[in-house]
Amino acid sequence: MLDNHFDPKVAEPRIYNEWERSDAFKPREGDAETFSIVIPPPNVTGVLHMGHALNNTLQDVLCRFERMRGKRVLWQPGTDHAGIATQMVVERQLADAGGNEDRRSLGRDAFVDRVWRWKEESGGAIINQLKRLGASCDWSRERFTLGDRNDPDNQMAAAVRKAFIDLYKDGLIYRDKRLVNWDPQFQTAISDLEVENREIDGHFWHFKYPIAGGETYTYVERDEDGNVLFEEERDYISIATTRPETMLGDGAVAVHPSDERYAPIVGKMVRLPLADRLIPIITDEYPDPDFGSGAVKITGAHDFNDYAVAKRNDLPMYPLMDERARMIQSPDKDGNPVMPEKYVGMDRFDARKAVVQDIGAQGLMIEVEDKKIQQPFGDRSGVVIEPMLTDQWYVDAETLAQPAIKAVETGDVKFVPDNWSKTYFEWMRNIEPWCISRQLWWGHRIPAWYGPDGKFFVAETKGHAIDQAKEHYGEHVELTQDEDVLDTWFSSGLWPFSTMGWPDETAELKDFYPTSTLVTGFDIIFFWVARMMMQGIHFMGEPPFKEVYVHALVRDEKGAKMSKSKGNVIDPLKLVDEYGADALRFTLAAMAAQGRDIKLAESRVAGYRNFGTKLWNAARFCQMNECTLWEPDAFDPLNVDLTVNRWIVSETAKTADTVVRELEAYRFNDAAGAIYRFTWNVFCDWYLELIKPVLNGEDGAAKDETRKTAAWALNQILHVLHPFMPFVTEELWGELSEFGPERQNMLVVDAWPEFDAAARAPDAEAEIDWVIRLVTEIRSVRSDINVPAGAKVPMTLVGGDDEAKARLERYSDLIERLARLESCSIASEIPAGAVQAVLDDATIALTLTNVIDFEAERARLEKEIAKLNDDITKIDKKLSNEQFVSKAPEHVVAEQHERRTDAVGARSKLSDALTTLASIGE
RNA sequence: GGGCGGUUAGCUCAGCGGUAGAGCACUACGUUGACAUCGUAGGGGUCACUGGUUCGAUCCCAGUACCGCCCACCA
Repeated sequence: MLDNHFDPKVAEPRIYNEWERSDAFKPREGDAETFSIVIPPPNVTGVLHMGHALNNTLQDVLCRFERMRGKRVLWQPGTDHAGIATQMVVERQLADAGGNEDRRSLGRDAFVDRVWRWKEESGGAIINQLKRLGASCDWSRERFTLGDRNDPDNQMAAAVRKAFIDLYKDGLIYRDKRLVNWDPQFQTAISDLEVENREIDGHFWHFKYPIAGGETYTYVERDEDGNVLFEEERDYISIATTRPETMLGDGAVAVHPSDERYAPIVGKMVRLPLADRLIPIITDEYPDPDFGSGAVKITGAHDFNDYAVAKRNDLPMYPLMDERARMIQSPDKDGNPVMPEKYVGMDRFDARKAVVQDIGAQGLMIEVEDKKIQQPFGDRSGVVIEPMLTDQWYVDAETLAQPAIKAVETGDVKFVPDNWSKTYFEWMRNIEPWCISRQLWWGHRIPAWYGPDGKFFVAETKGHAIDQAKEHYGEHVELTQDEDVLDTWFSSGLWPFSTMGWPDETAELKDFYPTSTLVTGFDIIFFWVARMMMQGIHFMGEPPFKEVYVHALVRDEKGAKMSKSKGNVIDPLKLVDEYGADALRFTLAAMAAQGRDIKLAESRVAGYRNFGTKLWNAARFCQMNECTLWEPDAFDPLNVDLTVNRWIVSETAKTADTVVRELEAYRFNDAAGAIYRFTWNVFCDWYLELIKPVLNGEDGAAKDETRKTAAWALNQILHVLHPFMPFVTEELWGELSEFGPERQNMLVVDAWPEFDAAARAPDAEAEIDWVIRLVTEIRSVRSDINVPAGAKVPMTLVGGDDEAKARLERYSDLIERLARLESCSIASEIPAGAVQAVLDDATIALTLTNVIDFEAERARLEKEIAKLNDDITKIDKKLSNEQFVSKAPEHVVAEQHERRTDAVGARSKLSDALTTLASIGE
C-alpha cells in the first residue's frame, strides 16, 4: 500500500540510481531514428543556478519524450573549462589564502596544475546537481572541453589543434597587430562580446591645446542660419575628453572638414601640453561638429575610433600603458621619449588625476563637466577595459559567417521562436574578426612555435614545427611555443562534434551529427550558437543542429536578473530539497512560454508539488480499489462498454495527442498544462468520482472493466507525464505494476502510448459532459442559496428531450451522490416552491421547502436573469446589424441565433421561477 | 543611435479576429473511507492609450506613453 505522500528526498536519488544502473540513458541499440542533443556545457567549477535548471529541464523533457517514442536518444553531457572564469576563481583562492603566492610566483605549470586540482575537486558538483534534477544524459559519454590531462591521446585537445591548424592553413586564422580590448585585471585580450558597456558617472574635461608659436585665429560660432553668435580671438583649440591621461599619446587633433570654425587653423600645429610635443590639426570625417568643441584629440593606441583615424591619416600611435595599465615610456619615431618621466609607472587613474591637475596648473583647463559616460568593462573582471595595441590571433569570422548565415536563411537551421534569427543575422552580418588568443594559462595552448626572429610555425606538435623551421631556416633552430591559450568559445564551438570523437570518423558522428535540437538561452546566441554554426559547417560540412530552441532567462519574481550581488538568487537545489525535482521541473516547463523572461514565483513550485501529491493519491485510490492489474496487452481500451469508461479513454487519447503536438512544437507550457488539467480536472475530479459507485458495488463485468480502465488511464497519465515529472511517475509505475519476468523495464524506457483515432468517442463525451454540467449546475445553485452542504434535497427534471431524460435515469445514482440529492426524478410540472435552474432546454427543480433562503434565491434569479438580458441585448445588436448578417461567416451567425434562443428560453424559465417565488414569499 | 520584447484578475503568467483563461492569493462552506500538499462554490479584468483596417479588434496595422533587454566608436 502506498503511503499518503511521495517523499522525493528519499525516492529521487534511489530512482536516479536505478536509471543509471540500468543504462536507461544510453542510446538504445538498433536502427531506429536518432535524436540527439548536446548539453550547453556548464562551467566545470560552476554551481547549478536557475538558468541551468530551466535549460536542462527542457532538454530532459525532450530527451525523455523522444526516448519513450522509441528513438535512439543521445543526450551528450559535459563541462566547459571556462578559461577566464575558472582561472579567476583559482587566482582569487590564492589571494584569499593570504600567502604570497600568486599565479606568477607559482609559475605556469604549477598554476595550471592547481587549476586542474580545483577542477577535479569541484568538477563533479555541477554534474551531480544535474542528476538531482533528473537529467537523463548519457553520463558514460561525459566530456570536458580540455579533455583528460592524463590521456596522451587527449582527443578533445586534438580536435582543437586540428581546428586551429586547418583554419590557419585555409587562411582563416591569422596573426595581427591591432587594437584589442585589454583587461588589465587578468592581463589578457578579450573579445568584443566579453566587454560590457556600462554608463557611469564621469567627467568631461575641456582643455586648451595652444597653437604653436603663439599664433591666434578668429573663432566664430554661428547659428543654423549663419548668424554670428559669438566671436573671439583665440590662441588655442579647445578639446574635450573623458580620459585626460590619454592626451599624453595624442598624435593629432582632428576636426571635421566642413567645420568652418577651425578652417583657419587646419594644417597648423598645436603644442601638446605636458608632453610638450607639436601635433598637427587635421581634418577627418570622424569628428562631429555638434559634439563638444568639435575638435577631437586623436590617441591612436588607446581608442578604437582614434585608431581608425590614426590609420587613415598615418598618425603615430604611442602605447601608453603596460599590461596592468600603468603608464610607460614610449619613443617617437626619432627615438625621443613621448611620456614625461613624472607619469611613468603611474596607474592610469592616478595619471588621470595628475594630468588634470597639471593642466590646471598650466592654466589650460577650461571647464569640467559632470557627465554620464559609457565605459567598457570586462564582463568577468569588472574593471575598465583598456584598448591596447597588441599582437593577437584572429579568426576571419566574416568568411566563416557566410555559410552560417545562409543555413538559417534557407531554413536548414531554424530558430524557435523564429524572431531570434533576426538577432542572429544582425550579429552575423556585422561580424568583426574574432580575437581568439588569451594571455591566460588555463586553456588550450595555441599550436604555434616561434623561431629566434619571431617567425612562427603552426603545427600539430613541436616536432612538426621544428621540421618546418628546419626547412625555413635551412638548419635546426630552437623554437618556443606561443604562450597564449585559446578563447574558451573556440573549443566550445567544436562541442557538437568534438564530443562525438572528431577528428576521427566515429560511429557516433555518423549516427548523431548533426544533432536534432539545441536548447539554449538567448544570452549565448552570439557566444556559442554562432560559433558552433561557423565551425560546425566549416569542419563537418553541415550545420551542427537542425533547430535551435531559444528559451527565456529566469528572473526573480520582480523580473530582475538574478545575481549574487542583488541577493535575489533562487537556488534551484533548495527548491528541489523542499518540493522535489518533479515540482521544480514541472514549474519550469509550465512557465517556459516563448517569452523573454521567466519570473519565478515559489508559490508555483509549491502548487506543482501539490499536483504530484494529487496524482500520488489518485494512484493510491486506484491501488486500494485493485485497479492495478494492468496488462496492457490483455486490455483493449477500444473495447470497453461503459460510457464513463469510453469517455475517459476518449479524453485520455485527446490529451496524449495534445501533449505530443505541443511538445513537437516546443510549447512546453501547453504540453504541461494539458496533462495537468487532464490529470487533475478530468481524471481526479470527475472520472474517479464517477466510478466510485461501480468500484464500491458488486463484482461483475462492469466493475472489472472499470478497474482495468482506471488502471489503464492512470498508466497513460504516468507515461505522458513522465518527461515532466520523471521521479514520481517512475515510482508509481514501479509500485503499481505487476512486474512479471517479461516486464523488467522501467517507465523511463517504456513506450509512449499510441492512440487509435477510434479511441475518440464523441457520444460518450457528450453524455458525460451533460452529467458534469448538471451536477455542476446543481452544486452552484445550492451554494448560491446557502443550502447546507450536508443537506440532501430532491431534484426534478422538467422538460428536456428524451436523451436528457434517459441520461438522468441512467446516471441517477451518480448524480444523487455527486450533487448530494435525496432523489432525482422526471416530471412534467415544476413542483411548487422549487428552486429552479436551466440546463439546455430542461429545467432543474430543487424542492427545498425547509431549507430555502428566499432572499438568496431572489438575488440569484435576478442576477441570472440580468446576465441573460445582457447577453440577449448584445446578440440582438449583432443580429440587427445587416453588415454582420451578410458578411460574417454563416456558422458565426447561426451560432448567435442559437445562443439567443438558448438565452431567451432560459430567461423565460427563470422569470417564471422568480414570479412563483414572489407569490410564495408573500 | 539602431534593433527586439513587454504592458491582460491583487501577484506570476497563458491566450487570441467572433461569449476573456490558469496557478497562487482572496471569500464562503465542507472531517462525503484517494487526497486539508484536499474538496465544492464564488468574487475579481473598459485585455496601457489614440487612431486605422474589419460586419466584428484584447488579438491585425500605425502612432503615443511607460517598462525591460540586446547591439553601437559620440571624443
